[in-house]
Amino acid sequence: MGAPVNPGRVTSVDVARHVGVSQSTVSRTFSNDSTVAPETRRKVLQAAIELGYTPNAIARSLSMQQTLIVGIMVAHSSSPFQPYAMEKLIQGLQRIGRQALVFTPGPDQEFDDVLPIVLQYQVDALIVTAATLSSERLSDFERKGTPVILFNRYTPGEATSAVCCDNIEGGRMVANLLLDAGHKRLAYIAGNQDSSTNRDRMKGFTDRLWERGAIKPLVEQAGYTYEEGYAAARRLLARDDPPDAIFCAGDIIALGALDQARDAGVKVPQELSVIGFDDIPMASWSAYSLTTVREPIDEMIDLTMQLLVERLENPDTEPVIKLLPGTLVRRRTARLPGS
Amino acid sequence: MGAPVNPGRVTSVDVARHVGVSQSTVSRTFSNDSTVAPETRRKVLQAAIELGYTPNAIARSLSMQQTLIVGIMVAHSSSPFQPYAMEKLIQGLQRIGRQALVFTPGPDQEFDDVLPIVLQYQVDALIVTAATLSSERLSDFERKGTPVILFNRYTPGEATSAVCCDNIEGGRMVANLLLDAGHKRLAYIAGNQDSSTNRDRMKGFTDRLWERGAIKPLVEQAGYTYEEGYAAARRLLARDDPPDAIFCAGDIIALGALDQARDAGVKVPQELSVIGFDDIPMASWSAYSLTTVREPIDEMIDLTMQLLVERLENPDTEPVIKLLPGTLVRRRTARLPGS
DNA sequence: ATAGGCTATGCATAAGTATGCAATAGTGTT
DNA sequence: AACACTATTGCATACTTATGCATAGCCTAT
Repeated sequence: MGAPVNPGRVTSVDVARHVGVSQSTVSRTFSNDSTVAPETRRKVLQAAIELGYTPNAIARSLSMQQTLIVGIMVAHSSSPFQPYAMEKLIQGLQRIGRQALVFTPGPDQEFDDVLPIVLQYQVDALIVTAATLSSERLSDFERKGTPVILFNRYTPGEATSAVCCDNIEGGRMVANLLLDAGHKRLAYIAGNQDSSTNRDRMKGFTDRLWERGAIKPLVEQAGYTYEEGYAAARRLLARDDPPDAIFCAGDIIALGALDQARDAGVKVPQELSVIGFDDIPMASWSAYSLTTVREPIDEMIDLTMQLLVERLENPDTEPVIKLLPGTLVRRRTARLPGS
Repeated sequence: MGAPVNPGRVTSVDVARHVGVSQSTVSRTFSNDSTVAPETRRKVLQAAIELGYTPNAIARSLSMQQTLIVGIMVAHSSSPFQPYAMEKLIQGLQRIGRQALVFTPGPDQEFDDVLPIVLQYQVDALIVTAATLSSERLSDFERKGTPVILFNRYTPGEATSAVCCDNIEGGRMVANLLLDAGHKRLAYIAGNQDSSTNRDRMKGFTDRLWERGAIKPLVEQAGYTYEEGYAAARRLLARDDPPDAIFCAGDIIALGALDQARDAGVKVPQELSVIGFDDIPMASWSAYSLTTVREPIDEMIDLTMQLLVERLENPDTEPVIKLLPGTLVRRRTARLPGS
């Protein structure tokens, strides 16, 4: 190639020449697991420090046919849950010796537009936390043998693994709590309609209400933002028959609803119970003290890493969908049973 | 190499063979800017689709000596500002055709432990938003010709570029606002002590107070978390001579301070003004309506990308430190001048 | 008709590392 | 002393794409 050789670039060949061994030996020294004489290893490492040599992960990736890079697709989201989960995911990947190449479609970008680039970078696997995605594109990955894991969402019947909180059961828990506390006029503020998360929380909630003979809850549409929660709660509270309890599809919506209640002079929890879902850090702040369902985020991360490693080590592993139970966290925005 | 050839892997050679041209022609077709006959290009693209070919970015990186990957080091931080900035940075990178390899040191990990891995991946540049870092390690990057840009922090006198809000001027603006409103007993709640951000905000604040002849403010130490802000405000309000205005090193601290004031029955802004810094999304929520200094985040991102591109295109560009002015956002937690 | 010039393509090689196989040296056995 | 082994090391090549240089057409002008 005619490109000028970067004189500052130190390669394994330079180290080899400096020590008087072959490039193979340098490579084996840095691969650790090979058979290199202790004395040779010492000399190689010594020379590497002197020359300022660092192994080239790109070249290794090309040669080994694996990059140790995992792609993460995060949706744009105003909920703090996404970045929170992302940080944990990245740290989880580092723990299993992988790096995170992160993609977030911009406001004017489609999820599908970004996927080809992810493919080009030969990621060993892909973790998707984006709410909406057309699964057609994802089959490109499976065809290539690249495992895809959905995080905090799932699509039943697809050939992709998923790790998710048991949102249906979570919704049922909330229904039980509210009915036990004697609430009669219930409402649900929905998040993005096309997310499985929102669907399941609502389904568990309404199913359980039905089973226990309660009337159908009011439903208001929102998205996972504070502002939409605020606005949706306003619509609910302005009704002639306002609800006495609101279950929100996410904490961030619930915080908006709480502020709406406060601004409207509605006392929480005496006149209105508000329950969220996720248990984001803000939920525990004293200004809110939100009763909510906690997602078992650490367990979800650990399980995701486990599935990842399994599928990387044994590509024939079948995709699985794992649901982990959430925990009801009783704080001060919901009436207690018997009060 | 003895490793079994992955039969599912489609390379430019396969496409070339299928069309009956050379591998070079396929490469040139996907490089776009070269001279390939329209008819040939069409056939190549057609074959690529049929065979499911995607250019291999890893191989391209090796050959071209540039990866189009930019590393981002984010510190663990409980402030929502960090993930917010990170999302914008990633999108900014995508806009200029780069990918983001993100590193966040875990709780038990040092910043310096992660840097060698970043180096191995041959990132074209590195953006650092971590609060604390030993700049010795960063010289490895400069030696290798890899530009480093500090985001939202800077170290004067180092050979690294930086893009930062003008925190000193911001602190001065807050001092002026509080003095103009007639406040007498001022306090500052500090963030992490070793961050330039915290230092400068405090310096601007106290300098301006001094210039205008006000007495020295009380200073409480905290970190960039809600809980520490809450606790620090408690210590301040429990004094015999509690302050009538608190300037907090960051919004998240200010929100904690506000909740402390509310819990302690101190009326805001009648008895106490609270001012933050950053203008995170939560600052505008009706529960808080925090008066604060807005960081010009979009401009900061754009400028960062511009510096990046400049230094990548012309490696001899000198490192620069850019300070962008913040804007005072008056909401409802600070007394207005003349009231 | 032939030289000159332009376009489109192919050839050969470089980027840096990993690894199967062969080769070498050194140790112990009989 | 010859043979069998083991522990190290080197050689050669593969991974996939980019690109300088050479070449084959083909058109224009003289």
